[in-house]
Amino acid sequence: MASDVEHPLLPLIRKLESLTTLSDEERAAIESLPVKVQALRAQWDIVRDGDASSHCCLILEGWLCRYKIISEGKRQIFSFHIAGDIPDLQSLHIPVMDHNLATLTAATVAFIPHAAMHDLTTRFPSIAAKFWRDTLVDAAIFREWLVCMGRRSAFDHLAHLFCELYFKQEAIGLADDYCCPLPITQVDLADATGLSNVHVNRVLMTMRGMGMITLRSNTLIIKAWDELLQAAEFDASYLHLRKRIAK
Amino acid sequence: MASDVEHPLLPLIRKLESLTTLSDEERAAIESLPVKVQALRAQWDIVRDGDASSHCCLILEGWLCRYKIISEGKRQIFSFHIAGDIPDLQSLHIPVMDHNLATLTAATVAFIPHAAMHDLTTRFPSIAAKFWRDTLVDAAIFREWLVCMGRRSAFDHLAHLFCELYFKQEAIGLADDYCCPLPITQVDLADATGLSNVHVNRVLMTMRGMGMITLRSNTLIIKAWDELLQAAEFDASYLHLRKRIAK
DNA sequence: CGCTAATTTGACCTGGATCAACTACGGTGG
DNA sequence: CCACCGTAGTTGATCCAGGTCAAATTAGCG
Repeated sequence: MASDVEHPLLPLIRKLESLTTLSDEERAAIESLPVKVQALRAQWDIVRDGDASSHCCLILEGWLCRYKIISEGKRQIFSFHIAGDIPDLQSLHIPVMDHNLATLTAATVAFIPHAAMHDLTTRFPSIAAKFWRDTLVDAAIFREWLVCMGRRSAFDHLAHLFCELYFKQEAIGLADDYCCPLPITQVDLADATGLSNVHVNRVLMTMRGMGMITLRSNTLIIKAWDELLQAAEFDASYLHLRKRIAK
Repeated sequence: MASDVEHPLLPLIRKLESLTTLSDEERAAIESLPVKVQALRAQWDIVRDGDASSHCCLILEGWLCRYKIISEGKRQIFSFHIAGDIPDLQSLHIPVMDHNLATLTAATVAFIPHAAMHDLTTRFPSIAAKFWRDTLVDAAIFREWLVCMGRRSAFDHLAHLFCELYFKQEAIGLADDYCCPLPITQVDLADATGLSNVHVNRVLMTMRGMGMITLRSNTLIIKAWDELLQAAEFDASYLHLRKRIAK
């Protein structure tokens, strides 16, 4: 596995370069951040609603999500995160968590002390701006999710989510050829889309029946890319990726 | 009207102080920002999806909202904004808009050139951090809206929205005694909650029937505060207001 | 091979959408 | 002061997307 030998901060660099450009000096500064690498099992809460966190969590491998639980077990997932993401970057300026961060799959993460991040962003305002921008893209994704929840059908919503997850992974080299990992359950999809797991299953069966997708053993294959994009009315600009992806 | 005589940047100072604290030096630096004050009529698009913006828009008076239009007139409102808010602060680092910003009521706004904002945040990293934090609170509100859309009933969702709008206004001194302005239509409420205007109306009628609220001539009166909070399962901590509000 | 979690299917139900009037109200002009 | 008009709010009737409950069936995994 490449991740065993590569520099733990490489996924972060790669992610930032998918959104923006980095100078050699900036890259070097980021690479010198102190990290504590840790392997985590699946379904593990990393930080919980109400916790005061003192580290940021950089994903090296695996999937994480942010979520909140409301009365009697109802769960809402806000976002899915993959290698290179720092899902709790906001804790740098809002240390008390107002939601949970957890692994969905087994994952490898690197913890970076807030102090080191503050020091880095103070010494390099340009890096601070890039991190800030990253949290703004995060918010842009929330807005798109709001559109999906408020004004799109279950079918279109799931189509949209699949497009988003494909693009996010493609941007860091994890997706290719209309095929990408999707290592999450239908219950996770339901909690992210605000649907019931039963209905998610029905929509997936319909998509399969239409020959639109294949979804087996944690792998999504998009067999009818144009139809999927069209159903979702997907416009990748909200992801604010640096490179325009021609598909 | 007080706003005719007071310094145009006072609402911003007041807003920031509801979230954080400002040193005298910081306050002075913010007050010296160049602004172009402008009066706008209601229902006016200030910046549109796709525009490249070169100014930030600070609200001095009135209500604004951010929204996106999807196929055939379906509209999703993401947020409501009041005096002191800079609803397009994100344009500082993501200049191409991925949504619209518009007035809901007649409003007075101050435009601040991006250049001046960049200059300010470079000279005062501490102010940059506070603005960054403000955009993070914005994202926290999006997350709460996602919970409302995904996992709450129409009744609870509207109850939650009323609590939020009351708290936001109270924090800057515009609400008091369970009574606050709500100068928006039921269609606006529908587009914010992902409901139909008809259903919003039915829920409001129910709330009135229960003696929970009064909503007349753009004024919301919360007659049963505890019940409203309870229905909404409202926990104000996601607003990250500096002062704990005891009610 | 056996256990558990995940997916799938069926039957039935309901919250909220849609469509179509109708009413109230804040201007505005005469 | 009133008649008129356009916007916003209200109500009824009907429909359907998606929820709920419960019971298989299948897939992974130790």
